Amino acid sequence: MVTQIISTMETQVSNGPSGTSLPNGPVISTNGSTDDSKTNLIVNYLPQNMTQEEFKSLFGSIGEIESCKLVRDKITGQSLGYGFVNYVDPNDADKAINTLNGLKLQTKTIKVSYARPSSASIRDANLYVSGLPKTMSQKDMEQLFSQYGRIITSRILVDQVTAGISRGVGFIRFDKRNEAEEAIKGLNGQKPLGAAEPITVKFANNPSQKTGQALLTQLYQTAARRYTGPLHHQTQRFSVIPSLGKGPDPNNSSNTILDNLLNASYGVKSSPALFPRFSPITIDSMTSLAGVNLTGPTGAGWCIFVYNLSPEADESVLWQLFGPFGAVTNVKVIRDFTTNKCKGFGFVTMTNYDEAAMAIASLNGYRLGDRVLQVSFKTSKQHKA
DNA sequence: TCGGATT
Repeated sequence: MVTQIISTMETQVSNGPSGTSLPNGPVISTNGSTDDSKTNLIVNYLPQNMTQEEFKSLFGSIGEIESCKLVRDKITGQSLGYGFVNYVDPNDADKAINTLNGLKLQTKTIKVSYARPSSASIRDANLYVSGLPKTMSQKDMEQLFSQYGRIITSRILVDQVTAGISRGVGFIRFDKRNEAEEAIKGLNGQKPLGAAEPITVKFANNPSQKTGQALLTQLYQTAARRYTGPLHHQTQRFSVIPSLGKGPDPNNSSNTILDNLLNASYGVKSSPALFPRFSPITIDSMTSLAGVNLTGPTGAGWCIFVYNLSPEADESVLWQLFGPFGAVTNVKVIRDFTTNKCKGFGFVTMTNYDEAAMAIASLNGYRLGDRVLQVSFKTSKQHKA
């Protein structure tokens, strides 16, 4: 999303080509390998739904392409939002940077730059940093990390609801993996100057190794939209204001209100399994829709606190409760570390305020089994009396 | 009875 790119202020240090090349054609180095440092480009922030063919077509409009590749998830085939283009002529690579870098495509602003030579030493050099002071800027963070090596990219994630307040979480990509390792050794668990809390520094998850839940989130949202259109209008048709003694029949094992919600939204009975509802849709067909009408699971949104869950509660119950009201980007059941039982509460993040408000109005006081849920927007602080 | 955060 363009707003995200701007708000997180990513910068990339120059990593332009080095070495020599002839005006035309690939450069053959003494060891026989091809030096494509002046022809090979990396393209970032491609729209999720752009295909390999569209990618090739776009960059082929500049000049003859030696090879190009849209990088996709090994399992789902989903675009990872970046790719490589290797031109025959270095002049075309230069031209592509000048004419296509910064191009706006749908909600993205693409970035076109020279690719660093592929090598094992630059892999897994990306760090995930959390616990940063909210006041720390991207520049501050770079300053802190730059003592360990050359920073390729850095980013601090910001809250999109409160217009740009740091989430205290960020990424640092070093040029070399060993630099990243040194930064972990030197900074993990350390307090930055003047900070109250230590930061956590670890290797970032590979975006391709997205959690099953994050993947489900994307599929779920897409499928829900596909089947029902915008949920906004549908949810407003329901007036589910349960109260004590007014919930589903306790003698009936089925959960009538929930079933009604799910039936109306999806035309199926509630089920702990998520996928069966969407079985008519294949991963492939959903993949092509991903990124359309979606903001994507970014962590931003309206956070909802759910209290009085049973010790056996799991994530699926939260999906089922809140999913019918609109876009849910995240659910979390808080568990005791040792017993792994639910501590009685959880969180749900919803993208749209209206849908979150409707979910709260409908589910607060809702009877789930023999418990009455309390549902509200999450408070920012724990107020202890 | 209000976490942890993965571009």
